[in-house]
Amino acid sequence: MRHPAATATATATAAHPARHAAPAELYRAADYCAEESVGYLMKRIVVSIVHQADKHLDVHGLTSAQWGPLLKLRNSGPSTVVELARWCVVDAGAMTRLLDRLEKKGLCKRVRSTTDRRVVQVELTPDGDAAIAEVPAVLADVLNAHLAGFSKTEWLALKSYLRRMVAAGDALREAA
Amino acid sequence: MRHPAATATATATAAHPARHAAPAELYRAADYCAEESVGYLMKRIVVSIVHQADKHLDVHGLTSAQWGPLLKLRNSGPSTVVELARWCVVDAGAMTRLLDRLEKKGLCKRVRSTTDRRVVQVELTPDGDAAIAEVPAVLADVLNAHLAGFSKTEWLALKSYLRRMVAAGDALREAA
DNA sequence: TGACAGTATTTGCTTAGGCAAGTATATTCA
DNA sequence: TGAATATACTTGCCTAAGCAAATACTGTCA
Repeated sequence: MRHPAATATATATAAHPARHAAPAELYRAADYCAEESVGYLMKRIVVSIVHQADKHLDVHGLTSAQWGPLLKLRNSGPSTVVELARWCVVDAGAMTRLLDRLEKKGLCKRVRSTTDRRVVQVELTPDGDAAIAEVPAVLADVLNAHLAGFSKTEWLALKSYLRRMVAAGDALREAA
Repeated sequence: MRHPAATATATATAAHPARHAAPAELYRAADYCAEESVGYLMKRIVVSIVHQADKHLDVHGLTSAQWGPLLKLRNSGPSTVVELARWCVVDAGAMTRLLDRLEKKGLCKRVRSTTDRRVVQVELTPDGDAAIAEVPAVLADVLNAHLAGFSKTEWLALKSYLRRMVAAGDALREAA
């Protein structure tokens, strides 16, 4: 992992021509300072967004972890456990237990697939649909509040940077 | 929380003239889509960074949560529990238990302050100092990998956007 | 068919986080 | 002084995440 520029570049030109760019050389161990780290800054922002969203949603009895899968179910229809886990960026085991809690609350239900008896289709109940209804509005407001002063151009630039970083992260995982 | 632009602007000009900008109007409830959310994108990136860093650090027996306070102690010297908690963006109770685990491993130690007997100064042990030594290099490499293809200008622009969002989040908490 | 590899889900064990209540100490101010 | 208030830290109770092992089922291929 130390100074992998040369090997990464070699790998890029050989195996995956256009997919992998060489790592940047923007951070160095010697003068590393967390406050300059984009990771540290993003963590602060994510925590702040989640905290604000939670504050406005706990009246509905939903925790920050719980509106994730419900939102996915609302937007994309029934999903499997693995799909939900991947989308929420959590472990499948964690998703199983999260769904246990949601099911106990009556917000979703599991239906064993008949075509492939390994998979479980998770779907929203009417109560779940009601619980998730307010969430997009709250999330939009919280995001807008965190983007106070951003022009549309700046917002688009930011999203483009973030998407490049997501892609770089995915590439790292695939390479492993 | 819905459409607070008018009140926020009024507050800004009255109480805190330059501190608070009006919320942006970039997201709307009706067409809300998580994949377009800067929060969702950032969460993916943070998870990816932490996951990669963990992978390279578990040989030292450190978990993602544990190198946070150690890094702070290394860079800024002895801190109190509250300072560490704030810096790591976690609850003080969580930090207490995290320090329990680190102390049990012999990586840090607590010293009751003599001038104010409520506070505990946490300091790094020699073992803790050794354990944290490799971390900045790993973090620098992981960040650089996620910023593959970024120019220095783009990196500076990204950091500037992120700092504005951190400030907006702080302003929200203060306003409450 | 029948062994075998692959996938979906669950469960056990551990670390970890939030919130609220509790304890000890410090500060303020009547 | 001494009561009220504030602060630092800890603890209890719950939700939650990661990892590895176990279970159940599917598809492949000899």
